[in-house]
Amino acid sequence: MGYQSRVLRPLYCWLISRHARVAADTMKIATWNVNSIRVRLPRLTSWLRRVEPDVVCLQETKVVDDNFPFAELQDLGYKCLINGQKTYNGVAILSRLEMIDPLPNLPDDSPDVERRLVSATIDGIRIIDAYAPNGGFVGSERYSYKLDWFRRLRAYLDSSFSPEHPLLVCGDLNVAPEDRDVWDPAKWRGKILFSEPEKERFQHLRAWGLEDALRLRHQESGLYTWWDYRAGAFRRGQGLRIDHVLISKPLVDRCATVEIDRDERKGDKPSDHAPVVMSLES
DNA sequence: ATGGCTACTCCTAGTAGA
Repeated sequence: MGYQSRVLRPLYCWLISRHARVAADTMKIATWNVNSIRVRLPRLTSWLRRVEPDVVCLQETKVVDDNFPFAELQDLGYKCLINGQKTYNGVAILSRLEMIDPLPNLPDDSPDVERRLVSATIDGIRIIDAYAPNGGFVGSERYSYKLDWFRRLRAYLDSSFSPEHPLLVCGDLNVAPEDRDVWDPAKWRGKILFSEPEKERFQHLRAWGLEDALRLRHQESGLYTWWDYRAGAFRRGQGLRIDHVLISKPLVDRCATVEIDRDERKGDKPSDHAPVVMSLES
């Protein structure tokens, strides 16, 4: 009874979290496009030590499974579920908790597909780690592939899950959904990452029954997750919000905080993407 | 100044990312 009190509950949870690998009170789930896990490993490990997330969905690991840095991540207490590929793409879920029913790819992907998806159930939540195609330029073959990839992801949700169950789709979705997610909407309008058909596909995915977690907590413009390496884009505040955490209805009330860790875009050898971290209450 | 970088590869030039 005392543990439910406004004062005692946080204290209790703080004490528990200091002595257990798994926080008793909240679960931290993060997504981060690391743009090569081999180059980013020193930053990733120090970030894991600092933030202590329970689950991390990584994109663009760019490494075959045999060369994945299992040992370093296991030393920090993470099990690794990977769907790797040489040079391009590659996704991984790191988790302190058990991962049930692991699955690579979309059900209608061919065996030699680009490795853009991996999913597992963690603590009763179906977690889908996704790296959407970039799309090249509007009208290109890669653009068509991107639009169709979104259609297939929505079809997968339709055929395999119910929005009444706890489900989360997160990752680099390579779409900035609204004007407030883009540093210069006029300049970006109609361009890749911000074209109307891409935004429609993103909204169609959400219409299955997913909330944009960051927008549950923050309404302002200027919240970006990616900045071009060129032109001092980060320094100039020229970014886009293209990395997302989308959650089904049962998770909405549990969503306590959602933050972009933009400090990770600073300093030596950053990824061009910043992590997004969500805290879920139990 | 309308482009500026980074990471990859059967690696020093070409491709892709976003």
